[in-house]
Amino acid sequence: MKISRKNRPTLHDVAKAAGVGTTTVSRVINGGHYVGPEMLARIQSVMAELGYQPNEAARSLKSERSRTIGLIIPSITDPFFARFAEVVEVHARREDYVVILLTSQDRAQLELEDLQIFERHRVDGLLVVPPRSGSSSKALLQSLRRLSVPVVAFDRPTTNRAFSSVVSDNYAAAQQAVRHLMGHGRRRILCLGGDPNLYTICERVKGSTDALASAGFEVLVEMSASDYASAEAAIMKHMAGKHKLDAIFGLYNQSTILAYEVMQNYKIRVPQAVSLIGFDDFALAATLRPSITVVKQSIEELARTATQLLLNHMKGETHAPQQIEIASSLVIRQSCGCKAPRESLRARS
Amino acid sequence: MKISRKNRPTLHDVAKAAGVGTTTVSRVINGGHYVGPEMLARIQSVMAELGYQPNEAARSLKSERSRTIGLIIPSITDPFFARFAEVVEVHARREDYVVILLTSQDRAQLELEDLQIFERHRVDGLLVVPPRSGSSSKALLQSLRRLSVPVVAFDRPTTNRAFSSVVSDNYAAAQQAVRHLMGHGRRRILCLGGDPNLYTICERVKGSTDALASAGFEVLVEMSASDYASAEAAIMKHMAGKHKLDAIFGLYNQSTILAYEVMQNYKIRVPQAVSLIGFDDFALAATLRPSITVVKQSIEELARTATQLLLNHMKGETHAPQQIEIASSLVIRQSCGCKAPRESLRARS
DNA sequence: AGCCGGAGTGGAACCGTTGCCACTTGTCGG
DNA sequence: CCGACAAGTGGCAACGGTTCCACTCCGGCT
Repeated sequence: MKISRKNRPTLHDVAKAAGVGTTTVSRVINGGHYVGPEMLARIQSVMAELGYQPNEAARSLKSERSRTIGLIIPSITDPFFARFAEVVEVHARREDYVVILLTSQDRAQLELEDLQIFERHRVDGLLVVPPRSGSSSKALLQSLRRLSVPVVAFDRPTTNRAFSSVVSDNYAAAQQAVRHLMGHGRRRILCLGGDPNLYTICERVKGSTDALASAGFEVLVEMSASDYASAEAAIMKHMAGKHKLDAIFGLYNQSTILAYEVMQNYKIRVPQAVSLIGFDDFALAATLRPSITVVKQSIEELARTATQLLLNHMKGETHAPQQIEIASSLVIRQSCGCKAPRESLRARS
Repeated sequence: MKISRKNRPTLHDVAKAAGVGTTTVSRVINGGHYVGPEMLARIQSVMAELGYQPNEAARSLKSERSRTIGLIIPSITDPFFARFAEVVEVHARREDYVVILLTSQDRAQLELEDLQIFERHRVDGLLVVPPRSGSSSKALLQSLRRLSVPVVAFDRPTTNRAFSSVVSDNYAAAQQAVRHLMGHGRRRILCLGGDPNLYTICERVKGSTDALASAGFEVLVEMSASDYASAEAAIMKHMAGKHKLDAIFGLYNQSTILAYEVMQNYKIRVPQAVSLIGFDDFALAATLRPSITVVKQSIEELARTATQLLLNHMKGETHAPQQIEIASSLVIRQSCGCKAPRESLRARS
């Protein structure tokens, strides 16, 4: 009858076995303060012997802290967000927090469901990539407040800036990229973008526009180039006539790759005929020929900052919401027209 | 003084507000069985009104089920595992389970820590990618058993096959790939691999070897080609002398890309001089020129099967451990020597 | 010597939910 | 007409920790 009953030892078992009170054992679990050294050693050895592991559910219930951080990202297969999640996990774990990860697929509805799940699990803090601003963000903000738990937005600020956020310097980085293209003598620069409702995309468009405008040129913008056909159409539209485009700025990963494919298929020489810079580095950017010059966001720093800020809020150290921008950098490769730096020959994927 | 006290309503509050007993409210939360229709409606409306969300910690504590699945993968930035995690999450959520994801970086030590965390959180089931067999797997297996919770291994079986596993048909797929190369008249095929302690790699080597052997040829194998320099050395070693290699089979993602880079830098024509097939599809395999023929694992099916199997075990429907293999398929592109099928021109990244 | 405060310890009341048990009511077959 | 049984409902004791409180030492001050 004693078949596989998983009777895990409880704190009471440990206390009994060590001949002490439960309070003392509890103290040992939580750092051993106010416990004599010999007692501490005894209890620890008993815990090890029994293979005791505290029940987090019970701890959460009583202490009102779940030692859990909620993380909502649009997708885990996007390398950018994947790396973000990874770094967050490492830093959170260092402070004894576990990350519960949910994906929203950038749909406000799913994100609301995610928040309910987090509310049920009583997460102690929340790291969230807000969905596209086009969708009903009213409900989202309300739900975030309802949770009454520290929140840090990542990659995009919440619409009302009521919460802290950690984002890239999209505007400045786009400016820098466009100026670099202008430095190569390019004038007719096409900004090829995706969803115009995305904060990041908008900032990048603004930066590009302003950079061109301050030099006295006009900007070309084409949004919604998120599949091959529309990218092809968008680019070809500006390849006709006498004022052909002479550079493309891919406003995000996907559009950069699509632009590259289009050029390849139309045998348009890069960078001779058309220069190319992309926003966001990607796995094979250095392997393609020509290798692709990109704006590289410092994901590690973004993630580290966001996690740290959240932890600070959770400790109650910081109260006022902060908007933090992290600098990106231009990684020069071949597609912009620069000579290929040596490193790109052996860049790792 | 009433500043920001987060007094979330409890089940008792709901019961009081609805003028019913706690038991009835509890029943409503858990599906509403044995509750009259008008009472059900009343309680539901009260719950909505108060914005009640049950406290999972309390539920877990009492019911001994955390509605939580533990997931351990080597890395979340590896597209293969990322996609796996995504599909698992979707299926788990459908059954009201939340996934707690931890990464092991393929280090046995970290994986043991991960298991402790899961033990504390009393996960109801475990999906795990076992670390390389070189490391101390004894301790791992023991820890897995200690958890006394259903376990399904993914991508690689546990060494003793005591737990269920869901893996790709590495052996057969490698055979198929090598036969395809032989079909193009290739005889001197180099299998370029990574860690020889990895189950998947070993199976692929075996499949390749057997395919060649049964046709009367010899296999060339080079392991540990996980950075550019060693891949270069390994390949060049077989490009000297009169018996030059005429095909490369990249045993995993990284080695395929490295092989590609080496050939590119040495101006070796693919597929004319050397054919190339890679194990595992990757983002830009269709975009590179030549596009790369690969063995594509069916991640979705792998993940779906693994999750389903785990859920079955958790429901107690299946007890005996099962070893399941999922078929992979060969995606023909240019690098093997076949004519480029039309699709590759507009393949999405 | 008497007092005070802090370190070290244990007792016991919760935290919010579930599940066992008890109870009422209505229906139905014998 | 009565017992059995099912549906619908509520009371209450857990689950395994944490934390408040009380209590005992003991060393250092006044």
